Amino acid sequence: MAKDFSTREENYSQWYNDLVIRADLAENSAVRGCMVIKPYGFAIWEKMQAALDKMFKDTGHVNAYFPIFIPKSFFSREASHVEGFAKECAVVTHYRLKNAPDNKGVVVDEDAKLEEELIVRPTSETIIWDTYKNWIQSYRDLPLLINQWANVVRWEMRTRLFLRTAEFLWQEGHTAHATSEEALNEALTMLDVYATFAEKFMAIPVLKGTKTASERFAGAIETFAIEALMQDGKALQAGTSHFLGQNFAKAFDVKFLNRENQLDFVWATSWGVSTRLLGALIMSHSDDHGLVLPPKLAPTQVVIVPVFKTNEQLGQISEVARKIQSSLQQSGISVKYDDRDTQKPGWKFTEYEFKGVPVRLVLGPRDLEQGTIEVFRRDTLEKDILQVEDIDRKVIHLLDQIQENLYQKAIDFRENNSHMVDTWEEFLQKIEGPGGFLYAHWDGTAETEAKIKEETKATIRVIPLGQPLAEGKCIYSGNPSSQRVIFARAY
RNA sequence: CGGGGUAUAGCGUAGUCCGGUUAGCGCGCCUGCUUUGGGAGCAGGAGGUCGUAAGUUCGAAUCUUACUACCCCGACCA
Repeated sequence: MAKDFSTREENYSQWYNDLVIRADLAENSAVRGCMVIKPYGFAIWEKMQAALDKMFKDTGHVNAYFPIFIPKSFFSREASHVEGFAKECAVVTHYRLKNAPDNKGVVVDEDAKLEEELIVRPTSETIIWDTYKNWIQSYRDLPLLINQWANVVRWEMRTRLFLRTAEFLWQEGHTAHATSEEALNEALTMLDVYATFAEKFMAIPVLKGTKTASERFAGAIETFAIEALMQDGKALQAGTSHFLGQNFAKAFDVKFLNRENQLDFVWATSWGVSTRLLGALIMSHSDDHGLVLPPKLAPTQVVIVPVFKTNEQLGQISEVARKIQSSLQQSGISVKYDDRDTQKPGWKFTEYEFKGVPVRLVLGPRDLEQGTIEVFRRDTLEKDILQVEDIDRKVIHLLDQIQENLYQKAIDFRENNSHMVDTWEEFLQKIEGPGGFLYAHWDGTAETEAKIKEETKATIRVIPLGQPLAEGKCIYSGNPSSQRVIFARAY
């Protein structure tokens, strides 16, 4: 077990911060609010990207790239959009520096003021819709299904590595459709893609639902989201998908001729997930021994550690180890054989454990004699001595089991921390206590939602999709309600 | 952005209240030897403009002011 490392119980948020740093995922940079994603953290992000990108392509999308800068005037075209983002925009006002008069460093050259200031994109709807205007004339140009992988900047007051940083990496899909139904379907399809990704790859169960008006994306008609429950009982929005109606089409005058030869505005969606997913991943599975990664996203899925005294031993062990390595690699498993003699085995065990490598294989002289190998699984911390024959098949099976076990554990956790709540007293008691997802009736008004948030810091995470309606009374106002919504304190 | 706190070697810290030699310790790092099945041991060694800037003083890590960064709590947000 790692020393000098907070436990979840002692201080959950300290535990998270320590973990991100100590597992070499990311660190704070010289720029306020911006992080450096280190190679190990970035490797996880790359795996997420690869899986998501494939899912996007499989659903008919293509990638493109739009500028990081957006003319200021574009922003004001869509009223609620400006309002939503105005407070957190970085603005470029000049394009040149010059030597300071006293020759100490450089200053902004006031003569190089931009005619029109540029906004560093907090999201790309405006620049993209201004571009789509030229790409779309006919229903034959639709649907337009484009995604971009990019960085965005939102000038946040308080930042936390991965969870909220001033600059972050994400993907944003922006689609145009001929009909409202088709666009709405697209938004829901992508919500499903996100949910599938979260569950199959990240091993995180998520709730799918609709956001209330107050939590809606600036400029959207409807915002859908997936919500995950973290180990401290707080919710984390892990992805959003928006049905934008014709709002941006109208703001940017994007019209097409339909089959009836009539001019109409196109229907739009946008959807995104960000490096915040790394925060979700960490907080869902990791423990007091460090990071725990689901095999499907682990940069190194299997590490092989030799234990040896002499070079002859190392040679013999390496022969077996490399055979295992290459046969696993042929099955698409990423395997690291760590034969460094600069670190001791015990040091390596702790290190890989901390970094969440799902499976560790240890080979020593005893194993060579007996034809065995030690297998350690990170999720349960269990150690087994197995026969070395067929070890590749056993390991592949074990990786599947670990993936499944992490998902099941996360589901169990969520079940144990989801509660039907019917009275205000119960609501208060639960929200102040263990937290979790609270299923409660709500009268549907923004006033009640705001009051509850004010008094408890709990927000409506989603109005669940596909849940049967059930009459009830609002836990706060007592007014009639047609279904339960999900409350939680959130990141 | 409001309230509170912190800043001394790569990391963690002592010293700061009460100014006074070469700023101490642990981890890590380098060299050598012995070690290697859960973070090795011994010996030697390198590494500091005490966050930045200005001020007070014969003298500042220590006192004053401003700035910056980070942490905690609020407001805002993916």
